[in-house]
Amino acid sequence: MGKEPAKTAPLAAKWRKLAETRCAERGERLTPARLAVYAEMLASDRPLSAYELIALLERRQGRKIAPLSVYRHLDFLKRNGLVHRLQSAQTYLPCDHPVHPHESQFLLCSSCGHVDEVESRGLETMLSQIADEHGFRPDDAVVEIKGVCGTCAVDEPH
Amino acid sequence: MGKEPAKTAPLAAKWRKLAETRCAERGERLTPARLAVYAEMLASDRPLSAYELIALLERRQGRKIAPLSVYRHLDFLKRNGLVHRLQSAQTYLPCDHPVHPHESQFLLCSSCGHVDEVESRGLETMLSQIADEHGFRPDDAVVEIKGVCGTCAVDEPH
DNA sequence: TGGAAGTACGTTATAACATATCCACTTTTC
DNA sequence: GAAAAGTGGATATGTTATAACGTACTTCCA
Repeated sequence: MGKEPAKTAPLAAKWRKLAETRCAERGERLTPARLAVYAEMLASDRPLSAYELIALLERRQGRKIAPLSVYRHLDFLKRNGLVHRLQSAQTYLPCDHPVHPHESQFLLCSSCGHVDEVESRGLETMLSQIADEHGFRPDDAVVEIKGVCGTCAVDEPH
Repeated sequence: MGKEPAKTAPLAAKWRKLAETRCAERGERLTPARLAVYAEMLASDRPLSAYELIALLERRQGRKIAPLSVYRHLDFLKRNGLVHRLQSAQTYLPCDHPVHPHESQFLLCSSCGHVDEVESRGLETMLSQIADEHGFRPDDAVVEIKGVCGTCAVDEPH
């Protein structure tokens, strides 16, 4: 009847495939521990702090997990373009644009906590331009817009 | 012969005046402790973490300062538009555009640590536009561009 | 096939960043 | 001058992230 308790959050084939493909392409090893962190993040509807993630993983796996392990896994997943870190909230979320590695911008709803990942080529161009005007060579840009999402704005109008 | 040791970092009249005016306008009290934090930040050529700031203030004043005090002062200064927090570095720096309160964007040099504060009306428009396209009502946007500044780029070309 | 090099990851400890709670003192306001 | 609001010190704690060290497991190649 009952199945063995799962050690990993349910993970849609789409995301598993993405992770496997991405890592294979880059010659990186997608271990069970790394996949478990990725699956746990995908199972959440909002960004998680590293320590929330630890608590969830500990609950699911029934054992203690050291912060450093989770940070290492997060670092791995970031390196391979599978997750992002929200700098202003110090939380982590899976990348929502699976096709290619990219710079992202985020819309963070302060009401429901949901985060929308968007990609604006126009914005990236403008950022380059601003950097250029200041003789600055950009590597990486953080763009995080805080506010209220459409759904929440209906309930609590301005 | 020597003067009494100063309890506050040297503070150019320009900045003192700005702080006084801004606080007076807003009915806020610019106390010596708050001014000392502001002066210490202005005396640095790069952003400081809260704890670096504590160490500098302790050294200058010859007494222990609790983290909470400094965080309160930073909060006060932020509230009144005199300092900014860099979200990606968790550091603080004085506002460099004294004329009016505003949204800012930052260019962070990973080589020398210097940060350039810029203000692009065009960028702000584009951010609003992106938010609008997603039915999102923005309150506040974080824009932090990491890279190498013009001065450092000369020494370590791409 | 066995040994070197690299990677993964567990364990313990600690560093770095930020806030809570409580209380004493000062300034403002009435 | 008493009440209320503001300021900030002291102590403790919470949260986020990394250091340092050791072990095991791959990979690869001689």
